[in-house]
Amino acid sequence: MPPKKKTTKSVKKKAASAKKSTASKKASKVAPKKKVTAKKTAPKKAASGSAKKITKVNKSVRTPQSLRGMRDIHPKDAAIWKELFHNAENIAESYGFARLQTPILEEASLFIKSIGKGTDIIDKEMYVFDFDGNKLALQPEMTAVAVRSFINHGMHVDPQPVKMWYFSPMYRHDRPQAGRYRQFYQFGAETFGEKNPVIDAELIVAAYNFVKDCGIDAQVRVNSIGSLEDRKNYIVELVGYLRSKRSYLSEESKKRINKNPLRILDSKDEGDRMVIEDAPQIIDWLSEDSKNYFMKILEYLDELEVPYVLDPTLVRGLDYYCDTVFEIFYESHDEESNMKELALGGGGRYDGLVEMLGGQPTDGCGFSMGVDRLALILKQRQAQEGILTSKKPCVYMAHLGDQANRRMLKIIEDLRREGIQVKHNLAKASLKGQLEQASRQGCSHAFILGQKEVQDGTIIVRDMDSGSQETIDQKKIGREITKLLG
RNA sequence: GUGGCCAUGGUGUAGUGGUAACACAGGGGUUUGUGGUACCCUUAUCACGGGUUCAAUUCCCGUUGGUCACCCCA
Repeated sequence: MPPKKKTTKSVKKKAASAKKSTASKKASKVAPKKKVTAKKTAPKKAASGSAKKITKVNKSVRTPQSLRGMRDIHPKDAAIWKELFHNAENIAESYGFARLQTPILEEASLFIKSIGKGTDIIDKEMYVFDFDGNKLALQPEMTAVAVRSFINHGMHVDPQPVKMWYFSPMYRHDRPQAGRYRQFYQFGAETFGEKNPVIDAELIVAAYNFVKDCGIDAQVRVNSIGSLEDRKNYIVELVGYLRSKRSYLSEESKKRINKNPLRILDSKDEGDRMVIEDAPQIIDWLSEDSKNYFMKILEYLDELEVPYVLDPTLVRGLDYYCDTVFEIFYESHDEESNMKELALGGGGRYDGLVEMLGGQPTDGCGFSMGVDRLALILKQRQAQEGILTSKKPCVYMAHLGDQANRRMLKIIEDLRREGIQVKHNLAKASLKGQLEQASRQGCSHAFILGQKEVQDGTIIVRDMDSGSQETIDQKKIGREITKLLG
């Protein structure tokens, strides 16, 4: 039964497509007749092939799709990404960081050791696979990689502090959402070998200024989670408190009491929030040293007039943080926006990490920013404001005829060497088409080179707005364009 | 990973149980040296696979992808 149906179906489909291509959109009176004939003959035609068959064969190739959560950054968005990278580079370099570039593939153990089992990143988000007997991972974050690089190259003997920045793709197998991808880009910076509140403050300020440079209003939230010991004491207290309020907690949080009690602090569940409000705050459990350290950072932030909010519930998901932790949040003025509380990035101090990965005991602190989310915000804004992208002034080089075509190629090449950019399309033969492109691309002037001009050594300069034209010497082209472009 | 919503040309949208309409963008043209207007032509196996049906783009299931909330994070 099913096979029979299949064949009828496919044959009819072929008939349909044949009919469509034959009848197309011609005179409506004739069409019905054609339809009838096509229906009868089409199956044979389709079977025997011809031009239609070729189309079908080509279409039968299934174009591979990009993977879930992976996407292309379209050339149309290139300007945004260029600006983001540019801002990142400027900020980082101006604060004295040098760029670190590393492979995206690492030994999986690097991340398992540093980020820690039990975290979501390691347990369910990291891309891990066996290759050639090695357990490899696509980097889910960069701090561990920076530390690895620091140790590998013996940077502890370099003048301290060692400051580096990066702009790289990261990989996490999470469920995609707007602004959340499985391959996403992070801009970040790390400072090694110095434990001083200025360092922490500098990183917070750099992260904040980066976002601000991108034209986005951000809020800084800071907290201190103290030393490992402070935290242990605090967790004991916290767990005790949470157990006493267990019945008010969400199911999720009940599970987390033993597994990862700190995470309950930033739960979104309303019941949880009520409980958290009266929970002991980690600040009260900090050692004197940690408390003083934190206070100094705040003083620096005050000094630099960076607006910040103390957030006692701010703890970060990774195991290696100590003392300072901070996050940068997006503040949308748009009430309709669904991204009012979007985390743009975060960071903190990780003093034990270098040692944990087998290096000399070295203090460290860093941040990372999610560039994709900034790009998303900028893109949405661009869409709202319409195309405000003020087109750069430009001129168009048009040619007519073979000789002019060749001569123009040379002229354009010479201009390029002088650093002058012009629009052109030498592949287009008709002058009409070229001028059309010129006006569409918003060129103020078109330079037209025809047979006659090639002979005379001249060229026509056409004002695209007024339509007025003048003829100038070819030798003056460069100067003329520079003048026109301002 | 859990749940909801969604899937029509490059983009944004119509629409129908008998295979598709519109706008924009792109390409070509309206007789060969002049654009922004007009006109014409062109661009879709209606995501993929299966089922129900005489017939599916339209109904059902699955897959894939998107999106939202949760989880978590950037």
